Amino acid sequence: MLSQGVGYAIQALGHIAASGGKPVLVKEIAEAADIPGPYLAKIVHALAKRGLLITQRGVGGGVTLARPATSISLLDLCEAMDDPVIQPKCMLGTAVCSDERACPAHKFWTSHRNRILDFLKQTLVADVAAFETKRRWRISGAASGSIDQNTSPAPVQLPIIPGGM
Amino acid sequence: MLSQGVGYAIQALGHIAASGGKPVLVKEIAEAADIPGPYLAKIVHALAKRGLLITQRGVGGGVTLARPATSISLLDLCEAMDDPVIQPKCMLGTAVCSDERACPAHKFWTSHRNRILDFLKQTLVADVAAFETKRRWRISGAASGSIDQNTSPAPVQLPIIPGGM
DNA sequence: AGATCAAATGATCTAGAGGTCAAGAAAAAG
DNA sequence: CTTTTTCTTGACCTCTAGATCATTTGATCT
Repeated sequence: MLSQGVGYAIQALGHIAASGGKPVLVKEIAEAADIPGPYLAKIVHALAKRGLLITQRGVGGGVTLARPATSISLLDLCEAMDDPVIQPKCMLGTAVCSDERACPAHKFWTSHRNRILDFLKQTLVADVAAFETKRRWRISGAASGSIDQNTSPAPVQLPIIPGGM
Repeated sequence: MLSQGVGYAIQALGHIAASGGKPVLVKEIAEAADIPGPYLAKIVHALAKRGLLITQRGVGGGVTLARPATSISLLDLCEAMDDPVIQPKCMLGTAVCSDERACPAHKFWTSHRNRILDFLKQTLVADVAAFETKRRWRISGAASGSIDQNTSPAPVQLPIIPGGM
């Protein structure tokens, strides 16, 4: 699992990307995504410092993406927020665990870690935005405001590793 | 990643299983696996309450497995210690995420969770013990004490999903 | 019984994630 | 210049995992 903070960040950027370039208020994001407002403010600030978001104070201000939604991956967000998934650690927590001195889960775990990192690298904020837009349509019956997607071409289909549940 | 506590538990049970049925002192396990002793004592106690270990006080006492090492899976340990990996949660932390209303990572995540659970179910304490035994041999040059394996037949080979790193 | 060994138990500490609150500072509008 | 809007900043709170320590309880040996 990703940390809750990264989850919030992903939802927030998805929401911003789905709002078509106009600055979005932190408060608005928080309400839309059901995230505690003051906490989200800190996350937004952190992501702005890392160069992923642009914040603007005052009337007409808010938060916008610093780069196109198609160029920000979930992995970027994990890195920006120091999610533990970034650091390669032994699944069993053994002190010494490398290719040379592998624990019983080593091969399995490194393989799986790579799959997760691949997924995070391939999945973009634009994909989350597309999902978010789709969801809004489903809820409001194609009657909600401007949902034009200046940043996300059409990557609704996600890179999914088959294998089912 | 599994929680540190579960990692400790896995190493501890691996060590106990590799010690051939004789009661092992908590202190000895702690030193061998480099786990803080008092903390391990609590973990051992918890696992004893869950019926996975048998503890015995006094001279000649210590900890033994309550069941053969071939019948205890890593999943059993995760369940006994309430590891978060047990609870199905959305990778992105979205409030509503099910097969009907899936988040962008839903398919990927459910598939991967199942792989992890499969691995945990298939990997046994006996496998960890075999690894531990092998490691002891490598370190001490086939000169250490009794390493007979009353519980673990010979499953050194682990169920590994290919795909490499 | 008394000494000793080893687990059991309960109090306590620490660090970090998650979360709240209030005051501050920049930008825009009047 | 003042007000309003909105992000910024720092202090603080809560909860949990991880960890430590001292004391108690139970088992064994002499």
